[in-house]
Amino acid sequence: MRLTANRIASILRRKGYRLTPQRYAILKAIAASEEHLTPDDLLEKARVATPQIGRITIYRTLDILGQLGLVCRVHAPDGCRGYMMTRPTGHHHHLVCTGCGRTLDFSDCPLEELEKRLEQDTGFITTGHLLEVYGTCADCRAAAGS
Amino acid sequence: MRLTANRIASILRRKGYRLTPQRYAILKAIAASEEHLTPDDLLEKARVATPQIGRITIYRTLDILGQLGLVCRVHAPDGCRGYMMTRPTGHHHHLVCTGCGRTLDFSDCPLEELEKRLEQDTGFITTGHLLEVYGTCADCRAAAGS
DNA sequence: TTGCATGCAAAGTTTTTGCATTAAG
DNA sequence: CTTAATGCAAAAACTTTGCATGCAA
Repeated sequence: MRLTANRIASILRRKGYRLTPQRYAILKAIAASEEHLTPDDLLEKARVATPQIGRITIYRTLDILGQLGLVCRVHAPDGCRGYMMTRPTGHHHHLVCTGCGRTLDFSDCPLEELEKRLEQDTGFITTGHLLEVYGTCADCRAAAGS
Repeated sequence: MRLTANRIASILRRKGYRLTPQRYAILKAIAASEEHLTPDDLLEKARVATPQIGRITIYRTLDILGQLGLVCRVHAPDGCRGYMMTRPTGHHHHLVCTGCGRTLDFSDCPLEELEKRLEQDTGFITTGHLLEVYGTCADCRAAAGS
């Protein structure tokens, strides 16, 4: 399960951040979405609940949430501007539908061996990785194959 | 081995593109670099050989090279604007030094099992993936651990 | 000679900065 | 009350478009 808006709200307060209506609107928008959202998408969605919210607040809030590890960027083939709520577990990767942007996440990945081999071959010390798997979700296939 | 500037030049001609001094300067800059380069980095480097080159030419050339699969974008933790020459083999991934940006590539990755499992679990049909491994190269470690 | 490629300038996007005002706690 | 957070406006950063000129083939 991904984090809920309320759960994140309490995390923010615990960290000393204020819970403004703007922030809450952003949290709800990103928590409710199955698709990764750009700052612009978020602005539009957050404005439904809080019409006067400014674009800058979106950026500032994403920045805070990103630093706390509560949201993360989705790297899709058509751009890297989307954000999703993360899972509480930390390490995870995305499965992104290239049709609709729906994004699922998963945490198991078989890359330890590979990283070890790369270290031996290159003299690098590996510190992490980014893995995004692309595909088409069942809904998009149904819509396309009509 | 990555592609050389001359090798790419002949590919371009074969495809019907003209080999202008500007394009050649860009090819040489990107082929000579161990690090991934942003359009701005490329502009600066290409201008050494061809001072009057315009920023737009960088974008247009990267676009062509990208469509032909000759360069590709590097997704680093601090941004996704860098480009590297690709290998002739096609499918590949990057090992990126987070210190200096040096980028190596490799083509083996053990993700078939994972993709199969994801398909079963989610109803997606997977079509590809992005994998970037991050780490620190020996030079950067030596410089930092002084 | 032909028409693809370039470069300028200008516009379109996306993101950041400065600062006075507002409101959460 | 305090001071973090907001929003406007303006700037900065990044990318694309339109068009006349230039040059590779």
